Amino acid sequence: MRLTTIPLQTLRENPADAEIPSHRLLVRAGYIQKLASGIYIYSPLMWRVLRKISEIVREEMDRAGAAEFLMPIAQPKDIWEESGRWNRYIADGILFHLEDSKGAEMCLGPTHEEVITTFVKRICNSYKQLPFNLYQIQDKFRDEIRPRFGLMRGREFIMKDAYSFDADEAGLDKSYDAMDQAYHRIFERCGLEFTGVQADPGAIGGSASQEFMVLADQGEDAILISEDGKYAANVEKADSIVSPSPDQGEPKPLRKEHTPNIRTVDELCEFFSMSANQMAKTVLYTAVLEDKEETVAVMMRGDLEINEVKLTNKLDALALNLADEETIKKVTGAEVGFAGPIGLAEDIRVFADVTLKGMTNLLVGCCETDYHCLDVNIGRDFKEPEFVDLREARAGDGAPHDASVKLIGKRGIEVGHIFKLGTKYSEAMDATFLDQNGKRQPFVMGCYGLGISRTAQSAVEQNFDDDGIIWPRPIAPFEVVVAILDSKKSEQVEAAEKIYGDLKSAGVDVCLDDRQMAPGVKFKDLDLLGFPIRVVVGRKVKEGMVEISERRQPDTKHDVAIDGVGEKIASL
RNA sequence: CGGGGUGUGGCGCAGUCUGGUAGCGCACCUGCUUUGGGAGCAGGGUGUCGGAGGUUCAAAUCCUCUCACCCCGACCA
Repeated sequence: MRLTTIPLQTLRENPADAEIPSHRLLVRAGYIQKLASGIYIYSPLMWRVLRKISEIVREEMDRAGAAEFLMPIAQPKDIWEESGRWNRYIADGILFHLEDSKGAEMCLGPTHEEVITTFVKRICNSYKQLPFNLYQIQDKFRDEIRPRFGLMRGREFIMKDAYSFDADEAGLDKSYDAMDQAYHRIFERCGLEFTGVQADPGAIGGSASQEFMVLADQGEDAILISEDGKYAANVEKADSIVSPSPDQGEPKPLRKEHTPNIRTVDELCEFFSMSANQMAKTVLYTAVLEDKEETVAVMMRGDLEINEVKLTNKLDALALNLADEETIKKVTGAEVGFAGPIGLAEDIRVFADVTLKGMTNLLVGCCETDYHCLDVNIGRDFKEPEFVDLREARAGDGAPHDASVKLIGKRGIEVGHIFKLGTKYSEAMDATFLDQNGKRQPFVMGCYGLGISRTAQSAVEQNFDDDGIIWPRPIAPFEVVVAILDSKKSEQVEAAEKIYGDLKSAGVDVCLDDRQMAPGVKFKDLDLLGFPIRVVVGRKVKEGMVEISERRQPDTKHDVAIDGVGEKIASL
């Protein structure tokens, strides 16, 4: 491709609305342009990047035995009611939905479990047809509550989604492992630094899931990795080992103390000269359930935090919010800051984190303004709550497999997520096959998502410098650019054309920068665009020489004879 | 949805408080010069000042409503 054949406009200044480097650079270099919040136009060069990533994905999916196909973007409401997800997606506010001219409700597909299950149940009736794995690469639509950072969190984005169908759990395990391996190969081939982490399945559902994270300081996800590398998990999902609180001995008699205007754990620590791990704070949440709203109380050791994802899962809630002031006053009969398990309204379910189990002589709130209770004992002073793991793991905690190994906090960008769905959708949608014994069985499903457009931007987030983008070679729009420095000099044009032609016929992924601009401008522009290898055809062409350099090492330049360009590039 | 902020040529911004000819830089077009790290000179085009209503002799500027976008939280590939 000749760069003069495409409209190309780079910006000298940073766009005002871009916060992170990858977003700024992609906009500045003209790769993407915003059409609406979270909705972007991909320029010809960007589309080449996306196609290259897609091609790597296709090769690895095909290698893993999956088959490509295509499902519709527009989906009818009824299949979403069958799976039971319409209400949840509406409640989460992420579904783009619309009515057709007859008043029938539809949505733009945020994901395709419903469609694939519908497809498969009509055409697959026998175990003999199993297993298989189908995938597509297509635009997805999610009306994100807050689109952000360019392609990182778009409302329309390109995704590869795959769905495996097996006869049993053992088959699913195999399908899942194959995808796990394929994903590792894909991100390796894209030239990304990434890690697989345990994850919470969230709204998609299912038993197990793993996320693939591109490590980046600006990543939206917090992840925890053990020092020995044996454990890695999203904070939402992570388990850890924390040191137990000091033993407070045999239960002592309950005391109530006046604590005027002392509300927070920190204030209580100071007031009583106690450490936070001898207290239990009580936090009230309002959960939106399928059929109602419910206020629940959660007790957590004072020095630890509640993991709201774990709580949401425990309650099977559609949404979860901290209770508002009015609700708190109603169920505790006290001002905010004095909630506790004692004196709480009868109908409130109380959950306690497992770290509280067996602790004695606790400090808790007692639902009375300006008072707290000491030497409180679970089961004696209030009804034994349900013990659940609701704690958020932190950097510095012990790893689940070995308390002496610490967890380290990092940030990442979720570029892939694979799930063991099991029979959640096949049962809900009555998708079954006949097994060897002629018995109906629900399909055992897996689903495997990979953000193509997000992966592209993640690559930039990991590969840039002060001058611009440094594309990893496998996904660069072109691996090599041949730049004519002064397009008015015929000897430069002729030499560049020859080199370009030769490289192209040798199968090199090359473009010709035949744009007419001052040399300094051209250098800056090419740095910004980020082609991995640059061949400059300049004044040395009179001696039969051109200059080759790698974008990653701007100071290392090689003078090469015109005939030796192909060879030199192959050696880089 | 809650909190904070911004809308003025393609991009980045000033002007708004205190109403009175719509400006600057970059980009773009023409010509000449220049040509190895964001060139120089000369000339040129570009705006319903986000939208609607109102106040006023007069509105980018004041008032009301509205829309869009960005940032902080819940959501996700």
